[in-house]
Amino acid sequence: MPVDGRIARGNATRSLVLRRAVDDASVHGLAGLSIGGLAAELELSKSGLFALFGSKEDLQLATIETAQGIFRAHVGTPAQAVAAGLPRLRALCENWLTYSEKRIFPGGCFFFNVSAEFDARPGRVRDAIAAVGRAFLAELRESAAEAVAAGHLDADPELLAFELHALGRAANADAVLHGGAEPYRLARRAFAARLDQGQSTCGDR
Amino acid sequence: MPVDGRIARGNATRSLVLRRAVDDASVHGLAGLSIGGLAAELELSKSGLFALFGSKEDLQLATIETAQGIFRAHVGTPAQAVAAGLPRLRALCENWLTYSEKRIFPGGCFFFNVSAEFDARPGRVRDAIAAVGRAFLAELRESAAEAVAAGHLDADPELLAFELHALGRAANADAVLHGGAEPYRLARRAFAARLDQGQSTCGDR
DNA sequence: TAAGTGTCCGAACGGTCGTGCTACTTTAGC
DNA sequence: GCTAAAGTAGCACGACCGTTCGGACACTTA
Repeated sequence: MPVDGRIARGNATRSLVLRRAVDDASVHGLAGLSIGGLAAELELSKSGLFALFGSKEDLQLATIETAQGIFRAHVGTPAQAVAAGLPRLRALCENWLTYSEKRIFPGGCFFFNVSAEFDARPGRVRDAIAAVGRAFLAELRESAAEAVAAGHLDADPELLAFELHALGRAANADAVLHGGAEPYRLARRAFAARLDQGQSTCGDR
Repeated sequence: MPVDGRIARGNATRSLVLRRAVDDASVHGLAGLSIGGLAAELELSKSGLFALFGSKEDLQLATIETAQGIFRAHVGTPAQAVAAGLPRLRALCENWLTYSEKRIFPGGCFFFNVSAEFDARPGRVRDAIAAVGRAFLAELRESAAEAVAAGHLDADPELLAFELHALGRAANADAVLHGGAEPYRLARRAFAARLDQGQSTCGDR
């Protein structure tokens, strides 16, 4: 059974659009995404691009899904190759900071931006964003729990995950808004204070 | 010198508009602010409202200023009445969490939302937002430094301020996006671990 | 070969956006 | 009271928005 060339072509265009959409949305927000603007940038017709997705909301949802794939490829997936427990938790944090630092999305972490944008606007878009956030937090929490269970760490996994999540997001936010590498340095020191063995070092410089 | 009734009237209208604008912007963003929409909500003419501010960007800047006044009134100003050092630092953190928890702005912390919105869009609006963020972080850092200088705390003030700033923002973000009071509880535990005397309690539950 | 389906297009829809222009009312200072 | 200025309103503009429609074309299937 041969592949339908039309569908293949459509999928190619769709992913072309989505690759541009995640970049645009990371800077101007998901609400700032414009079908007309996207079409102009990619030299497609507005109506053709519209037909590919059906509605602006569906385009936003597809953009979120694409961004999640990119996020996972840079953060979660490579961490799965590392030993469970503290090593994996360290890898998650470090991959996450690197992903932000390298500006995989031009506006910084995609999900940080769109979370703040849609956190108070009920709807399918917000639900999808919230689900991605919860999934990543759960990943941090499970890795933390494994590290505690293995005796690598003495802490409450839920609180530790919350703290790591908070510090990473703050590093991304401060670096994008104010520039410079200092936020990432501070976040790495804060991470180290929580993740480096002897918990006697927790508050020091 | 008598008060100019026209100017007084204008100022009254301006502040009426701005009070509504900060609420709208905390939910839909500063870019989502609409002169027409604002005029309709307040039953003013679009052109009249426009003339009060001169341009949309000026309206956005005025909105930021108004929001900063409200933020200060709830967080920084009452903390000034508390003894410098650790007590004031604790007050800053607690006031901040309460300000977010009480939804002084319906979309959660105004500056968290608009910071994420404009962090990658150069211009006067972004500069104004960044200045407010820097000022608040400086307030935290100075209070932390005073606490350290007074011997209340043993920590690096810069790192401590970064951590407190990160934890508070995370509590606001998680609570607005996912609902519930759990984020605030976690943040308070994390604050306590850093601010409650015996730094031996830093990592425990 | 004929029917059906998916991509992509141009053109147009109604609506909203920010922004000018003009005119009217209200008030301050002479 | 008269004049000048500030607040406010009505109206129209050009641009852009998401969306709809009808059709051209490529491709698969019967």
